[in-house]
Amino acid sequence: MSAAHSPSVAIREDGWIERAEAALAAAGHKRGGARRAVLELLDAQRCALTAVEIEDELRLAERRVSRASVYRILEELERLRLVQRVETGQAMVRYERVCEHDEHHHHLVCDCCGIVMPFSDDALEQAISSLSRRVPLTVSEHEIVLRGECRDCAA
Amino acid sequence: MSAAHSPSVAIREDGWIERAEAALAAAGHKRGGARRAVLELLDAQRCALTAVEIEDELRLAERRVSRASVYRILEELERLRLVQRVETGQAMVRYERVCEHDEHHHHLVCDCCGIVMPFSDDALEQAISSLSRRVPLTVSEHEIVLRGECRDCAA
DNA sequence: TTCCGTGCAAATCTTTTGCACGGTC
DNA sequence: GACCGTGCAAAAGATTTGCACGGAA
Repeated sequence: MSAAHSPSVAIREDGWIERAEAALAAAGHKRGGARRAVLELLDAQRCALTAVEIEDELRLAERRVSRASVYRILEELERLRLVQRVETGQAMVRYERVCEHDEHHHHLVCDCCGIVMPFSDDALEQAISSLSRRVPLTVSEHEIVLRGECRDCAA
Repeated sequence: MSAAHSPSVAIREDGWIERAEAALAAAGHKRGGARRAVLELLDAQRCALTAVEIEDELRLAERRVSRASVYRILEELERLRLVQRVETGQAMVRYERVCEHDEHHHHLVCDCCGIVMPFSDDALEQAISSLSRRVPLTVSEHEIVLRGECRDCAA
């Protein structure tokens, strides 16, 4: 699965887009320009975006995609577990790509300015994983949000 | 603050309603029947409810409260930290009362039937608390949701 | 040629707001 | 009597759906 690509790819060897395209094809989807644009945008993010932010970013990049398509695309990507929803407690849901080997992360949200930052912590993951074995639920995902005031807002 | 009440109260000596009424009065609020009904309902729950569920429960209990009031009341209670929002990743936000001495809890959500169950875990809280000291945010709250398939749905 | 992906517009659903009345203080 | 809490109706905002067209297979 992790075959070498063209020699100059560098930076992220993750191949999330390739994995996504393959999964979509396997699920019987044809290609489409709007979805490709959304995939590329999500792939370039370091943290979660809302549907509206995705629409705006794409418009700025001169590759307009209708809001309805953004939602439909995100819905399908979520179903295939290629993106995950992030509930930050702000009106809108956020979405971000799911990485396989990258450490997965959670979110810090500033109640004041709304900024969302990723973080990860091994001890926390271990606690969650141990816990997951003891609850009356077959756990498939978990989500953690820490809320507070960021440094800029505190200043 | 924890004066003895009438001798037959028993069961939960928590006094959340009393604390809430006091906090509301201190914040300059007058009393109101709708709010009292919402307080009593929330006090009787063991887990989080949505605004619509609250409205429905109260209608069933023959104490109708308009949806707008439910939202306004919840908003104020949240501001006073008497209730907290719970984002379960289902369309609607849930609310539950905040207890002072009771251990605080988090939530298990079944993706299949939507049931929401509370749980708590010391190791998890310790991991969160240690982590909270290391992130670039003055953490005031945290929320954890485990998602998966409950036993009934798996059966 | 068949069917899916996409855009547009309308519908739906949750939550918020404006306004008037009645109760609390 | 002054002002706040509440209900009702309308508004606002996010997300979903219906339909028709154009592009992918």
